[in-house]
Formats: sequence, structure tokens, C-alpha cells
Amino acid sequence: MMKKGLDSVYKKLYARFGAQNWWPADSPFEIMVGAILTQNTNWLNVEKAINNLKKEKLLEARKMLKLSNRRLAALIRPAGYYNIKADRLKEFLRFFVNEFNAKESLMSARHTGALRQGLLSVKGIGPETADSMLLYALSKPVFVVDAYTKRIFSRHKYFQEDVSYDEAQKMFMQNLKNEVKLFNEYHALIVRLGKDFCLKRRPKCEQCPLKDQK
DNA sequence: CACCAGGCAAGTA
DNA sequence: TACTTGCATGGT
Repeated sequence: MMKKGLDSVYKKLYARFGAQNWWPADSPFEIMVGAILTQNTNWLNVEKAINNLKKEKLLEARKMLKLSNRRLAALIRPAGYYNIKADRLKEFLRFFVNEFNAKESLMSARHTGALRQGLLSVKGIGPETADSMLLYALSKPVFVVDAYTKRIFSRHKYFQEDVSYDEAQKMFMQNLKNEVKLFNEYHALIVRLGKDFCLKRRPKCEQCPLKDQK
């Protein structure tokens, strides 16, 4: 049987799970902070960390920059990897304050590529974090690839499990309409599907909604 | 108890 | 270039 298109996979996931309402946050800045905190980390732990910052009214770039790395690490402790993430947040905050806000031109739609390069130049921001920021904080039409994406779509033979980030991303972006709303919902649905049916060790393939996708 | 989470960079060969 | 390892909390 012919392999189903990525758009029909999307329709199936949306019909099954509905809108996921990503990214839960009060501001683009909160999304960008969350994108760093959620690296290889359960989102519930990230929420605790963000709430700690909110309680202290510290969820603001210039205030966070004034904190010692030690204090910042203590606040984000529930998110795990707190020492590394404190450093990464500081690196990002410096970029955010010095380059990002200053250069309004970077925000225009046609400079997404330049902005992505800027984000990737920050130590601690890799492709998934950068693209999550672009899509969910800045509403740029960029497809986010994560571990679930590779696991699910390699199991369904859309690509090899060791596919590069860029190759996987290209497959989605070349085969889908270039729409922020679509990319937003699709990635969120992939995460939802992954959590429910495609964990590493005990995937529930028999009950997976994509079981008959071929 | 083991396993896992909306990764990334640094070290090694 | 291609692997491997460190980072760490909290939920299931």
C-alpha cells in the first residue's frame, strides 16, 4: 500500500486529539525561556521552574540578567540540569537584550533565516530550541523536529531513525503547506502521540492511531 | 525499582 | 567525522 502523505497523518492526529493549544505561556519571552528549560525535560518540571520566576516577579530579561547564576539555578532547580540551564539562560538573555530587541529588522518575516542563525549562535540553543522559539514565540513558519518526531516517523518508515535534524525538517517543510498554524499544531500533536503511544521502551504500537499508516 | 522527559555541548578517537 | 558522556529533577 502507498504510504500516506504527511497531511493525512496530520488530519488523523487532529481528528483524534484535537487542538493542543501550544505554547502555554503569557508572553513570547516566557516561551523562549521555557524552550531552554524544557530541553530533555518533562514539561511539568519546567512549569514549576517558571512559576518560581513568576512568584519572584523575575520573568523578565533584564531582571534575570542581574541574578547570579547561582541564584538563577536555585530558582529553576525543578527543571533539572539547573547549573547548565542557568548558564544557557544567561547566554540567551544577553542575546535577547543586546541583539534581538535592538534589531527590529530581524523580526520581519523575510529574515527568519538570519534570526535562526543568530539563535543558533547562542551557546545552549540548538536547532530544536531555536525552531521552537521561532515557531511558538515568534510565529514563524518553521517546523520543529524533536525526539518523538524522529522516533514516530522512522518507525513508520518515513526516514531513518538517525536522520539529521535538517533532513527531517526538510521532509515536513517540503511536503506541507507553509503555515504557522499547521506547524504549530502538527508538532504539538506529534508530542501528544509520542507521550501516549510511542515511549522508547514500551511503545503501544497496537493501540497507536497511526498503526495502519503505511 | 527502572524508566523517562518538548537537547545540547564537550570530550574522545 | 562519528560516537560517547555529563548534565539532574520529579512523575509514573
